[in-house]
Amino acid sequence: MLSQRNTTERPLELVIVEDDRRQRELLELLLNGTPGFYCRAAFPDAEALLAELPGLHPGLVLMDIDLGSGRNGVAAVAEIRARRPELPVVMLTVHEDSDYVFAALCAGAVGYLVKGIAPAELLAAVQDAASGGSPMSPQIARRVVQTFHVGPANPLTEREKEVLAQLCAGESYRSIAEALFISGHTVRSHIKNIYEKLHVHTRAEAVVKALKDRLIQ
Amino acid sequence: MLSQRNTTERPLELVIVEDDRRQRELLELLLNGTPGFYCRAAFPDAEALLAELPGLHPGLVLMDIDLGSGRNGVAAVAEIRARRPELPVVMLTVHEDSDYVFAALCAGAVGYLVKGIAPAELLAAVQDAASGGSPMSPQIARRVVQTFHVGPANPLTEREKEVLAQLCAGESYRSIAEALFISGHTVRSHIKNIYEKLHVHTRAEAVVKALKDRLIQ
DNA sequence: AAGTAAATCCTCCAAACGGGGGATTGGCGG
DNA sequence: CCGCCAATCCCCCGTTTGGAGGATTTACTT
Repeated sequence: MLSQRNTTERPLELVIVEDDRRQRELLELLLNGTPGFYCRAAFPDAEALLAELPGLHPGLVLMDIDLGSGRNGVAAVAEIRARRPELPVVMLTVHEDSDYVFAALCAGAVGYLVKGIAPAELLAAVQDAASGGSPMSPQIARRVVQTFHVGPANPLTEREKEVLAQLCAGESYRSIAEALFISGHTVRSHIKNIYEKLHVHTRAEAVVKALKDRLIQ
Repeated sequence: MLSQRNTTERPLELVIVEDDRRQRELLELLLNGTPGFYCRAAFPDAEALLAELPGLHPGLVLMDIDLGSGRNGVAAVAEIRARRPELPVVMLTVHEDSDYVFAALCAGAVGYLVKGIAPAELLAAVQDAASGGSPMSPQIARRVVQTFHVGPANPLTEREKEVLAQLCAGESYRSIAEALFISGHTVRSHIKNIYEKLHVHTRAEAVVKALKDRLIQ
């Protein structure tokens, strides 16, 4: 969605990794039977792909690794990314739990689709990913977006936010005092108030809270 | 994409915010002319919507605020979210720069579309958002996903990562020593090595780097 | 077998941190 | 007008941190 199918230019060359033989062949059939797509190779596991990768120059990898080798799928993405940073990898799995999703995205996957997706939508998503997009199944996209949502109430005053920002920069009381043109005593007062409002007792906790809850900037 | 159009159930009721009168009316026409959608109200600015919100119960807000009131658009999303946490807001603007995009997402927008989107795709995206998805234009989605990508090389050893995690938790040398069953001296050694590898000199900087570069977990 | 890296332990010491108090000013709302 | 809160300043004092050094053991690599 949100991008046109390309049928006139050179077809999109891709490789797939799918452990189930039947599904692998179905995927291959789907891709090779659709103008604009060309499945160069299909592997049952990531190791096989990594072994053949030097001789391949696909435009995209469709990675479908089911339970059992869960950790492997993420590691494989990282490995592919280390060798071909520009090669987009799209996950297509049954894992819908957050941990796996975010682990895959952190490892470098550009898209994440859950199985059960309709063939036409799969093709559109693949095209999207190859064109610089990041196709995600709706629930996945929502969860990703939600990681950006910030708690509405930020109890800190403007001045306190300024001080907190300096804390995050690792500045000392003295540097902060100089930067904000106030005395070190005042800095301490602000920091004490910040700690109280955030329910923390150390700089490190305050920094973590500031970053996680996006209290600054 | 990735979701079906719903024409049989009750139509999706939405309100739109769009400062340009012509575009506002075109949007209204498009929505009201499509089975499954119903545009309850259209406002020229966010303030007007907020004033009427108590009497409205839309299933989605389509927010299209162009340049000039940039900050206002983000603030409006935050305000809507504060009053109706469950009401999804989809941005539809010309702003493609990262700052604005992430500010909107942080404020609580569930989707982000750039103008120029085809009508059919807009409708699909709206339906997607209402069904729990997070429609994003391809370039936007990619940028969002890239914020998860982690630098491939993490120079820290396993033990150092454990210590760093404790640092992020705000633990003292002593607590860390007890938690990891080592002496405080050893903890200090690890921390010194961590600081050197990360090129930082304080706890706070190390914590920021750990979170930003996803060095832990 | 030698070399390297990681993990463990140690001392000395100055600087920074954080908890407990308290005080003054200015502004804003009831 | 009075109270509250943010912002500013100050004290005492124990704890924690981090820089600069050095040492040992284990384990992996060459």
